[in-house]
This record gives sequence, C-alpha cells and structure tokens, in this order.
Amino acid sequence: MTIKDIAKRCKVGVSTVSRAMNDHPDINPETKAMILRIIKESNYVPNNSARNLKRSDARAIAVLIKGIGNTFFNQLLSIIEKACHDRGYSCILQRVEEGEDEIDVALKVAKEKKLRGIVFLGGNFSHPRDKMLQMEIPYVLSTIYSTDAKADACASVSVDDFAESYKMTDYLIGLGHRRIAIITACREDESIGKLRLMGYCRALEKHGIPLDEKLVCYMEKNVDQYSFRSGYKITKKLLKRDTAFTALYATSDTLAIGACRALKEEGIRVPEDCSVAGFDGMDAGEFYIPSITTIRQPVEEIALATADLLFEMIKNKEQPKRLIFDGELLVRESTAACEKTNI
Amino acid sequence: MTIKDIAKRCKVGVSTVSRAMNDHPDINPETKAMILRIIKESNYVPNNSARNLKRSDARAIAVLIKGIGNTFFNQLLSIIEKACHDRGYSCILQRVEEGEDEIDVALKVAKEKKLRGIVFLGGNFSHPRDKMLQMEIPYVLSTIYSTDAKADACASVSVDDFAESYKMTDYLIGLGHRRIAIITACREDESIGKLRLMGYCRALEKHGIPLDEKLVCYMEKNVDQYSFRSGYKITKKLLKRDTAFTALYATSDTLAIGACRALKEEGIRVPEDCSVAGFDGMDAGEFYIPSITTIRQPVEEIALATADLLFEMIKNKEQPKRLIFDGELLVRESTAACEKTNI
DNA sequence: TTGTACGCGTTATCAG
DNA sequence: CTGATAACGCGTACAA
Repeated sequence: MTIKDIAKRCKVGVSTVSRAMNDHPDINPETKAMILRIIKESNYVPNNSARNLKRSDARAIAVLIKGIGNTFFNQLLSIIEKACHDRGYSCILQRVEEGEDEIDVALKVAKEKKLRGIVFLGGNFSHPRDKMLQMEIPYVLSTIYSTDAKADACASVSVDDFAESYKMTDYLIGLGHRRIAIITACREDESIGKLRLMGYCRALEKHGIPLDEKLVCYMEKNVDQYSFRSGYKITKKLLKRDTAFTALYATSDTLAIGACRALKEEGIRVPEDCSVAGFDGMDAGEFYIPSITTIRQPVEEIALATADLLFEMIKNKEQPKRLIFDGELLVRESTAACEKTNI
Repeated sequence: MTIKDIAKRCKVGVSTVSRAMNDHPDINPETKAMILRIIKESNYVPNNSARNLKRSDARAIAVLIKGIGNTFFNQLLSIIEKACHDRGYSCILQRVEEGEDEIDVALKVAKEKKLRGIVFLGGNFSHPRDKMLQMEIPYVLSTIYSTDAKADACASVSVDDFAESYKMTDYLIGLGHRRIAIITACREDESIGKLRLMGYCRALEKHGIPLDEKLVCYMEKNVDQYSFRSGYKITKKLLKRDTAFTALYATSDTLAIGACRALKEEGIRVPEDCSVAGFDGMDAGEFYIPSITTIRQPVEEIALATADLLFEMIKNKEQPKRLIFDGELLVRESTAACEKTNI
C-alpha cells in the first residue's frame, strides 16, 4: 500500500494525495476530504523513511539521556515529548552509556536521523570547543550546566545549582549544624555535581565554618550515580570513617533516602540524631518516612522552557541563551535543629 | 556527504562502498579497508532513511510502554535495549497514553517504521481477536498477560501473577491476619491487576475467609496508576471507610510506600498496628523505612527472555509461547504477625 | 486546481 | 571482485 495505490483508488494523481496529507493550501477541500477518507479506510500509513529521505530534515528532535535510571529525567522526558508531539515533531529517545561521549553520539544520530534539534539530559558537559562547534543544529542542556567557562555559548535551562545548594547548606547551618557531611558527584564531575558542591563550600565559608574533607563523600564513577543504593553505600562508608556530623546533605533525593536507610541501620535517628537533606523534589522523598527536606526543581516549567527554547532556536534561529529557574526549599521531616552543641 | 562522494574519493563505484559498509563477502579486503578508512576520515554517516527505504525492513523493534512513570519498566527497557543493540537492532521507545489503544499504536508504528517486532510493557491487554490478527509482525507481552481466554496465541514473559499474589496473601494469612485490605488496579483491568486480585481472593477462599468488598480498593482509571500518590490517596480513603483491617496488601511497591505514609499520618504503625506488603521488588521498597515485604520479579531474566523470545520469533518464525518465571517472596520489615485476635 | 516526472541516498541485481 | 543501474516511496517543480 503506497501513495500510488491511494492515488489510483481516489482516481487522482499522487501529488494531490500528497497535498492532502501534508495540509497544502493548493487543493480543493472536497477532494482533500475524499482522499483523507479513503486513506483512513484503507488504513494506509505513509512510509516514514521515504518522507524523511525527501525532506531535507526529519521534523524530529532527539533527547539524549545519560543515566537513564534517574527517575528525575522521566518527568522531564514526558513533558518534552508531549511538547514535540503538539508541534508535530517526533521525539527520539537516545540513551548515552556512562562511558560514552555525548557529543559523539549526538553528532552521529543528528546526521543519521537528520534531526532538527537535540536536548541533553544528565552527564558531565565539558567538551573541547571544536567539538561543540561541530554541532550544527540547535541544542539545549536541560537541568545541567557546564562549569566550563567556554560554555556560555550553550543554551541551557536549569535552576542555579550553585545558589540552590548554597540555600540548602545555609538552611542547615541556620538550624545550628556545624558538621555537615555532603554526598556529592564523582571527583571528575564538571557539571551540576560540582556546582552543588561549590554552593555547599561557599555557605560554610560564609559562616566561617572550615571545610572538612573527611565530610565530603564523592560518588564512584561509572556506577549508577544518583541511586538509592549509591547513597546507602556511601553513607555506610562515611560512618566507618568515624567522623562526627550532625547533618548529611545528599545532592539528590534518592541519595538521601539511601542515606537514611544506612543511618537507621546504625541506630542513628533522623532527624533527632542527624538531619538529612536531599535535592530535586521527587515524589519518593515526599512519601518517605521521614519525608525528605529538599530543594524542589520546577520540573514542568523547566521541561516546557527547554522545549520552547529549542523550538525557538529551530524556527527563528535565535541565539542560545541560559534560562534559570528558582528552586524551592521544602522543609520536611528529615531535618531539625542541632541539639549537640559541642562536637 | 553521500555514498557517491565517498565513492569518488575512493575512486570506486558506489556499490563497492556499500559492500564495504555492509560487510558483504564479495569484496577485496584491501579495498574494503581503504574505503572504511576514508569513510572514517570524512566522518560520513550513511543516511538511515535511505537505507530503510531500500531495505524491506528497518532492523528495528519498538517497545511500547503504557504508564511510563512506572520505574519498574525502566529496568526492563534498559536491558531490552541492550539486547537489541548487541544484535545490531535499533530499539525505538514508544509511549502509549493511558487512554490510547496500544494495538492501534503498534499497527501504526510498525508500518511507519517497518519494524520487525514489538514488545509491549504495561497496560490492559484484552483486544478483539481480529485486531490482534492484524499484527503481522512478532510481538511479546512482557510482565503483562491477558486474562482473556483467547490470549493463548500471544507470546508473553512474566511471573505467574495469580500464583505469586496467592503466595503473598497466603503468607499474610499465615501471620494470623484475617482482615486483609488490598489495593488493586481499576475495576476494568483485564491484565495483571485482575490476576493479582484473583490470587488474593483465592487465598482467602482456601482459608475460609469471606471476601469483604469493603476491603478491596480499586485504583482510579486514567490516573497515574501504580504511583506513590495513588497508594497514598487510596489508603486515606480506605481509612475513612472505618473498616478494620490488620494488613494491607498493595499490588505494587510504590503503592505500598504511599500506603505506609498514609497510615503513618493517621498514627497507625507499620508493622505493629498494620502489616503492609507490596509487589515487584523494586529498589525503593528495599530502602524504605520500614523496608517493604514484597514479591520480587526477576526483572533481568524476564527482560532477557523477552528479547530472546522476540528475536527467535523474528529469525526462526517460532511459534509464540508463554514463559513464566518464579517470583520470590521477600519478607522484610513491613509485615509482622497479627496481634489482634478479635476483630 | 491537478497531474507528470524527477530525484532524494541507499542497496540489490546484474553484467562485466 | 567491481561498476552501472534500477528500484524503494514520497514530495515538489513544472507544465497543463
């Protein structure tokens, strides 16, 4: 069943059928209606490959995700996909393995699939400039940001991870905590992980609290990074170090939940003996017992803005820009004032 | 940059280039090496659309997911995608909206994308026979199953939801519970939701416990079905009914977690005042406090078997078959012996 | 407003 | 072993 068969059945030329399908203006509305009806009856579906071959591009974008286990991305993806759908675009999901270079992957699929744009979710985003320049189609980093100075040219949508992380640390300090452990990304991180760590450091500094490296727990590289298990394991390790702390700031809600479990198993109560805070504002943290104090990222807004920005860049060739949304400190059950005055 | 350009650069015909790219036997190894080198140097990537247009099929399968929020599917997807990758197949992710008909979607994308096979995740799978017959390419239901009698013709890989649900209910009864509430799928469910409910009913029956409809909580349709929030809301409603129960069996771990939160807010302790059990064996349940007693589905095995079965059907045109894996009852902290003897 | 004919980039079938 | 050439299904100048 091809466009020719439909043309025959309708007793018209193929171009007329094509016009009917693609909402072209130059067509008699009646012929169009008739053709559309017959198409439906014959349940004919145009061959995508042939269309794309003809069209210079595929009317599609791709979302590249590094670290797909991360539930946080699912919500984003969901909304972005809908935004594409509404605009008549296809949305191709492409996962990037932990070790892979996202730009290489992007370059390849962009050519292969003739994409019009790309959204990057997750991963470290620091790449040599010449590589970035190879990217000829618009792209947006969503909920990530490169700490790289050269990165200003990148379009991105996110919260200000540095400021939000500062906010959380400041809040913990305000509760009287002085010895605050942090679970952060791997040492090599040049993205939000680093920014969140920097926010933490800055807050300590402002309050005249010296940074204790023994309280900084880096995630392992190439392991399921922001996962329950990761938070659990790291906290267990931290406890073995025998370094006192009255608060634990995990840089994601999943990590925080894993941490709570580890603390509980060692007989440490949250928040009575130790406060725990997360980041992201995921559902899981809301229903956890105790519910997790966190920074809520406005996921819907971020996702919508990501799509809007990308499509603006596609349509109007606008310059890339950096959009920043406010996070919200959600104080819940897992944090409390510091009782111990002399640690 | 097309195959022709490469041919020119290499001073050979296009067919030779094609042969080099596609590992055809009839080619001089040296020419091949040379061509491959030049391809790499020019960083040329063949146009997928053109390939697929020529090829009768796209060397791709699709995974159709209904209810993508469900974290459970992510693990499956991850493994299935890898299996595809290893076999040189593309894996296309296609989400199905809650109200959509998965077969319609499948039929459409199968044609559009010239797929070789389809995996279905989630959703109710009861469709009129003639519709099923329209599916000309192999397909496998993974972790779902149709309760429809006509469904025997479907290939499927899952646990025996009926038996596993029976197992869980039987375990709770063994702890001395008599009044066991259940959170189950929506009333219209004809898939695993119904099976799990049936397993529950059967277990009660075996032990001579009459079914109390007031203890059966159906999820709402068209709402994020197996979610934390859903479990939370339903449990709140259940508590308002003022019907006594000493155990609550939620048919997914996420539901169970939401339920625990609701119970806690009403001052009901888990497991002291009320036992809570889940289903699936997801990470979230393991790290929850209290950790959730559950039936673990062997996700990796199921995913692997799904891919194996599908590719067998694609390659050898094997008959569809039904594969069943054993679930595992994981007794954790959320369940305990029933203390109250006279309810 | 409609139809004809060409070409998009690739692979497969030939004939050399 | 290699090269020319005909499809694949569709969109679109261009002619009618």
